[in-house]
Amino acid sequence: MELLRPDMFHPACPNSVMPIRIGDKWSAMVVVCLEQGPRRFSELRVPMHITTPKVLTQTLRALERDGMITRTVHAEVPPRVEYELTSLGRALLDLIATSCRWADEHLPALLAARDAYASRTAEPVSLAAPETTSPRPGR
Amino acid sequence: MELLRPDMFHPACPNSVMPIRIGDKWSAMVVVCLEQGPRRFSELRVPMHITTPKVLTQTLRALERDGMITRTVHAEVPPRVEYELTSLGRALLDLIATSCRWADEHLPALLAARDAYASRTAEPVSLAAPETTSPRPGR
DNA sequence: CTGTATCCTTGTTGATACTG
DNA sequence: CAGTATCAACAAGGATACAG
Repeated sequence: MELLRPDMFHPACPNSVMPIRIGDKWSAMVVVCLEQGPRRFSELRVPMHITTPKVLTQTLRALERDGMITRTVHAEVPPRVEYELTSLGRALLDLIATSCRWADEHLPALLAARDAYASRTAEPVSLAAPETTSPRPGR
Repeated sequence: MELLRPDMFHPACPNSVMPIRIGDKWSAMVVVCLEQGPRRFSELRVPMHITTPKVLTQTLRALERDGMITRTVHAEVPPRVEYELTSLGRALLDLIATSCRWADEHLPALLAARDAYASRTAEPVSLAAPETTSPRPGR
């Protein structure tokens, strides 16, 4: 989760711009996988198809640093480490759910737009009227 | 906006995971800057502190491809190109606003967690009890 | 004014191997 | 089991120069 610097915003722009970004590949999915309760390292790595432990470690460390999860080491052999959502992590869960609902609702339109765009850029149509949308020189 | 592949999700994991990601640095800000109406290329580049036109072009092309904005070329000299939100782009505006509200509410807690984490990892405290959170070997 | 074309630096992700 | 260390591949972001 990366913080965007306020100095990137000009006074002319609305200043209530999303100041953070869940910028990495796995964070949101890890949070969702912790929804039902604490999970061990392997219980996250294997089912999520994360091939290497390094990537999962990075993700978990970042989430722990930002107060989204706790990391608990149990003094046993073999070692057992459990990760669990904090209240802040559960709050993030709400935001993720909202994003999911948005995607459920609007993803079809987005995909349709991509198809249309691909069709438009594939063939350089010659009968476009001026003052209209996007007839650019083809690549 | 990057699509996450469904095959990354295991049946054991909840399947309603956020399938898209506003993964780039400028998209959300461009969308917000278009909230009040159409804007020209320079009206976006200059106030947003985007140093190079290439980056803005990439961002605008991606948003156009995904159906979030339209690009209109006016047949004038000097050339005038205006970008405007579509209904889908306005829908995204709602999601961004929700994310902003989340950040307003929870960013202090996140920053506090970062401070606490930095303090924890800076000094290798020696009086930690077992079965507790995160005493790792320091780096 | 509105871009495009290269080049370069950096950050992110992943592969492989090894450790307490 | 739960990681760490190192290296390699790739993509994103930006600097600079140039064009329609």
